[in-house]
Amino acid sequence: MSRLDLLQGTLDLLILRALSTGELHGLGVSRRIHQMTGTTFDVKPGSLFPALYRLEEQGWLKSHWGESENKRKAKFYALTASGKRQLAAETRLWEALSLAMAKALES
Amino acid sequence: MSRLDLLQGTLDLLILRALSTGELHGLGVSRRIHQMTGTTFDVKPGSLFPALYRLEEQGWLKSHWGESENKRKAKFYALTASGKRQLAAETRLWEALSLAMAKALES
DNA sequence: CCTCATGCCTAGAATGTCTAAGCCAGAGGC
DNA sequence: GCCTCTGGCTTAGACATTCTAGGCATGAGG
Repeated sequence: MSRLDLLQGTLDLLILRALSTGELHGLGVSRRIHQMTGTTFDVKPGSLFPALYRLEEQGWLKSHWGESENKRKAKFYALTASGKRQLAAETRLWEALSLAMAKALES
Repeated sequence: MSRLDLLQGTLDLLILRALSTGELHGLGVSRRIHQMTGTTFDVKPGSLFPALYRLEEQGWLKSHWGESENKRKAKFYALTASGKRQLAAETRLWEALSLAMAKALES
């Protein structure tokens, strides 16, 4: 009934981008997306974690267990080489789509 | 398996925008979207018509039967007053979302 | 006539995100 | 030492939106 919180298809891109400056654990990715987008987007755990698994299975992320700032067990994710390529590709795609939208909306 | 042709949530906006310069029949809306977006988006009938019904039920469009340029029976759609408001609202929303994405992607 | 393009319609599948719930472990109050 | 709170992760199921893939009817053109 109500509108989606973010545009479908952009979650992968946001996650890859969030990790492009260094590894983060799951909730850290979520916080970074929230911050990167000027608090516009708020990705919930139920959306985030399945997406992380998906991206890892695709070979775009690698993970290892470690310890968070608060001494909690946490799973850290980082981009792989192929993940970096994917980030570049999805960025280009986003730019093409948003350019097309901009054309449609101009004056 | 493959990526969606357009970003989910943008179809309504595109349809409203296509009709903002005057009434069009169903397939005419599709062609205009294709043209407006620099041939980037191609909305198929199976996506388009259900969306038109939805928008009409919401009260954003009104329709009447008429004749196309080719003397075919065709259903023409036009924006209502509330449809124009909706177009403005969705446009603002899109701008907020794409601005947030731009922030996330910048440098 | 016969074929093709136009214009509309519909059912069902696929996709991606959200809601909502729950588990476990460490921190901090008392 | 308990009890609660928070951080971090996990999962199942619902939901909205678009796509795929058909189909029907009618007019134009050979």
